Amino acid sequence: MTLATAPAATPAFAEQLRTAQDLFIRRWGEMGQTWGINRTMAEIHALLYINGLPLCTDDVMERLNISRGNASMSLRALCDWGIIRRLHKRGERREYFESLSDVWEMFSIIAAERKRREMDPVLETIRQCQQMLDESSLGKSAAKHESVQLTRQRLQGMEEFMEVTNKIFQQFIGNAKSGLTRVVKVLLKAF
Amino acid sequence: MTLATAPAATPAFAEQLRTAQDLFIRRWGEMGQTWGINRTMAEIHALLYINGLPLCTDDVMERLNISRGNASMSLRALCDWGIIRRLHKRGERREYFESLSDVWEMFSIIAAERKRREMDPVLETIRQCQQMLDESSLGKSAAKHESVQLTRQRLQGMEEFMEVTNKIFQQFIGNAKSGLTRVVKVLLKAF
DNA sequence: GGATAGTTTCAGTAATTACAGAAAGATCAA
DNA sequence: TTGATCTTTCTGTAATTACTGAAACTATCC
Repeated sequence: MTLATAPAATPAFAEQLRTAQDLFIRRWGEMGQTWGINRTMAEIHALLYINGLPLCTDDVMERLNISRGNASMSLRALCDWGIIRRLHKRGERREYFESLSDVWEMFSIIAAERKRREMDPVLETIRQCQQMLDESSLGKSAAKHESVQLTRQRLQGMEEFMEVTNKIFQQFIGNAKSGLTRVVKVLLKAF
Repeated sequence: MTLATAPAATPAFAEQLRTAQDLFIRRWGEMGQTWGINRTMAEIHALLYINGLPLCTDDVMERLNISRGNASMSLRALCDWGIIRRLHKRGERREYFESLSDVWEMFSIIAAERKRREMDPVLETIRQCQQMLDESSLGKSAAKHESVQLTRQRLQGMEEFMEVTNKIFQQFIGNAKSGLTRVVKVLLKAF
């Protein structure tokens, strides 16, 4: 039982380190999930981030108990997002992966992508709806109907909100190289 | 075919209104989904928001083609979140529902809840991890190991980020009654 | 009390999403 | 070229999540 498969004796601190890392990884995975990110993907990212040192596919597989296929696909997806990087070690055949180290940069990349994929289409739809309900589409009398007016109002409220949110995102995205963003600096000074 | 089940003749503008609303509802549902919110729940909310006028369970069922059970559960969940409200009409037996009308208030409620449910636990975990890796837990020499130092650095980076984010959320949450939040006003003035 | 109108709960099922493992595809060295 | 090593893709399956429909429950009226 404890013969061939026994791990090389590890110093106590290494075990403790691993335990702490695992704790973080699991929590990060849970959080990711509730924000619409596949748990495994979030966990891989957490592992690479928290570990600092680059890891190869087999490291990741072993550490998180996932299949090669899963690891490969998730790593690729993370690369596509741009929050981890491929890394070739001199004289080594296999690829290593490392996370971006700057959290602000990481999240600004994520913000940019989500804005593009999710917020922009909504704004576009809102505008399309507004057009369908303006006077030139419905005629003057129909456009005055209470129900139409109400919906128009609601569309406008949402549009305003999303426009402001977009601006904030853009600021965050534009200035997020290393350390606090301009947005954040402004906020921290103000309060 | 077109006899008994034919809908009462609706003016053209009502159809157009419905089409526009449906467009918005579908998009909102899609967005919700990618943010980890059940599509149906997001759609119900979108319907109540965009429609303005309160609707009863049967209205919702019919409009979104969902079962009574689903409607009931989702409506209750939305009430629990606090972004829609139950409403009793004088002399009517059944309940109606309406969405909050102020988008800023709505999102500040959502922000508060997600902070509580998802960000706070992560922050707590990070601190727990840091404790596990400090000198008094590991001993001086172990705590100096490169791997430990690296992980500690990463934990710290993440902690800082989440603390600032938390503060921003808190501002947003605290001041979001009707119209632009203080956070947002500060930002808009600054850029 | 019973009848009616409306709401909630929940067990079973459908739909979706995540995953493993194996096969195919690369890349490189000799 | 062949073989070795490593990566990607993909199909079937497992796990999860979402949904329905019917039964149980509640409130209201007569």
